[in-house]
Amino acid sequence: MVTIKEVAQRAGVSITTVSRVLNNPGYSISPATKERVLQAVAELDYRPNALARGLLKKGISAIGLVVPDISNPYYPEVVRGVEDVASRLGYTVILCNTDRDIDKVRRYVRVLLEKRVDGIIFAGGGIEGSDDDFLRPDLKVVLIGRHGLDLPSVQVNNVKAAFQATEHLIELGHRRIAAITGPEASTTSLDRLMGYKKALKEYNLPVDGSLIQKGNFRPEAGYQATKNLLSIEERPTAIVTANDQMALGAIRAIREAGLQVPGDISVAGFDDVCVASYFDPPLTTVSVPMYSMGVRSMEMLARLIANEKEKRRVVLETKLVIRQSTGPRYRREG
Amino acid sequence: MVTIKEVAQRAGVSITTVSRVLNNPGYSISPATKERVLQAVAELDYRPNALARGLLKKGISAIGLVVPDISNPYYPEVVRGVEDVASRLGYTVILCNTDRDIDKVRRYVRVLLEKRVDGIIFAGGGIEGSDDDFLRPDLKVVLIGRHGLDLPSVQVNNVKAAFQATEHLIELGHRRIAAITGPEASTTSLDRLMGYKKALKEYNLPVDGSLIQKGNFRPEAGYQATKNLLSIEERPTAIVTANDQMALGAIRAIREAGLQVPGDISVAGFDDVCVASYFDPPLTTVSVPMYSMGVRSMEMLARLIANEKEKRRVVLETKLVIRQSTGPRYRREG
DNA sequence: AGGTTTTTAGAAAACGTTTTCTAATCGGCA
DNA sequence: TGCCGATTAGAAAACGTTTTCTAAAAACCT
Repeated sequence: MVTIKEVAQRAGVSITTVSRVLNNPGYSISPATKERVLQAVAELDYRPNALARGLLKKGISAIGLVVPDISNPYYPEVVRGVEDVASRLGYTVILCNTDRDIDKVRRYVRVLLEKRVDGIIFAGGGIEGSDDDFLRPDLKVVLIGRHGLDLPSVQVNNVKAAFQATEHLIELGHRRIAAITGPEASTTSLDRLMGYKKALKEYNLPVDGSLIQKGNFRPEAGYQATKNLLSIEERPTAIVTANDQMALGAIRAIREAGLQVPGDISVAGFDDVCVASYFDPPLTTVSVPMYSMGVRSMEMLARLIANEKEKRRVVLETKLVIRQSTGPRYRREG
Repeated sequence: MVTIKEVAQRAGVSITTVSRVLNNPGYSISPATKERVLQAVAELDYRPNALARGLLKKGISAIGLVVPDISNPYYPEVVRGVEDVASRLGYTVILCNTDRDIDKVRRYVRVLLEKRVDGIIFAGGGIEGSDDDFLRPDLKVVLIGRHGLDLPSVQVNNVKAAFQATEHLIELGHRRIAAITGPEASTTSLDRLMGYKKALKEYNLPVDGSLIQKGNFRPEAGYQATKNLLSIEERPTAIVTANDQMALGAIRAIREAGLQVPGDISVAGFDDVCVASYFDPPLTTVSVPMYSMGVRSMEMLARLIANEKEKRRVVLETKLVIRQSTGPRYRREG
């Protein structure tokens, strides 16, 4: 790789001058030398070494983006939002998948810190236990979603959202409404479960433990959980799942049992992934602004890095999208 | 941030010694000083500056991963494969979304080069026009998919795969088989189209331009393209789409027209995204080993970086997965 | 006891920039 | 002509490491 020294030599100037031509628009340079330098830069195809610059300036204009698993359809949208803004602002995004494994989190944080990223965005929980690495004041952090820590964050009111989804089902006349959750470590899933319970209580419906099935955000889990639900004596007439993938699995299980959606059982999902409206039937779900969450979190982080004052928390709106996977109880008779 | 100098001071040794304790397991150090150094490191929570090290060693153990769009469901799996291997090998992954925009590609390559990544993995085309940045011998590059350039690559035989999918439909008795393509810039889509045509020719069926609809990998495109197809005089009895999302859209359009899948029209997808088997009907599609492609490409890149000799090209196997979205022509009568 | 090797430690150079400080040149003005 | 401020350019320090080279101390041998 060609260095600034070689450029200087070729142009017959000092490295100082080269540096100034390249990134000190304020400094006055004679047109002649400027021209010579630019020519040398072009001829040698010189690429300034960002490491050297970063060493001096502290920070290399990079941020870390930590997610549980990029192949979970929830995250790509978020990541894209972050990356779009980062790129626009001149930052580079280092992607890390943790699988919610605390050791992986620790390892990644260590690496990111060593690489002197300017900040870190954590999406999708699992960082509570990882020491106080996040509390060091020199490290800029933004959280996506709710975590145990008091740090700037971009959230969605999952409790309220799940409340609305459940309420929607109650208003359709359903009384036995089941829930299929995500992994226990997911605060998102926890909040959604809480909203579900809250709605039941609000409407004086019993919270029946056997109607709450543990899942893991994958379609298979929705499928299996629903099979369990169908086998209990008085089966539910509606199911809320903690994400859209599991809703798909649920629908599959219901149909395999010879029942219809929403005729026999209504199913509501969560997230509104891009194909949700193309499912059959089109999925009633809660739309979560994933892309915007990415965008906002990166914007916050940038302000944090610039030491501008920044509000601690942003809560974005969700929206219940009623499609055709939910319908009135006993629609067939109706 | 605390530096090695401060650690040395606190431990009462030279920085050389600190450096050696930390990363020169071969060098012999007296247990006493070693202990003192380690203690100082722990007390000060010292994090070596990877930029400084990278400046010296050239390269910061990072690679660039360039994809068209992470929110296209094809890529998260690939990215995950790359990241898993990268992480295991001590590399960090910088993610870039180009939207197949040549200017963005150029900008990203420039940034990656300046940041002195050890190598770059390009997924999903669109780099043909971007000068000869990829040909500089000091830059290690691995391509995922077919590109115009002769560089090490991980591929899948899309021509053959599409041939098989089309052949499958032909064997089911279909004669008017439509194709819905991806964006024109996608060589993947181009190859799939070629395989489709090849199969038709092989079986002496005419290649009818009106049966080839242009799409863009999104469900809406599949939907719209299929509406077009349904409106032509002698409509097709089967459709191959360039990816699974568009197949979903196609199925939607078919049903809206009051027709059945596969009863009236068979639909075959491409990729086998994780929810494909949960669609209704479960989607016949060509399974593409996306995760493995990520894994293999990163493994290749690592060997390239280590200057080990490496074969220029790896072709992974696809597999036609026959589910229930395809069936014999005129099954209803059959 | 004296020389030789081995062990342990430090000084200083190097990596490629940016930036501060200093210096030379030039133009303008009295 | 001589002086002053403005313009233009360079030398050198700094960023935080790793590594080479050198040297002191310790251990080993005869």
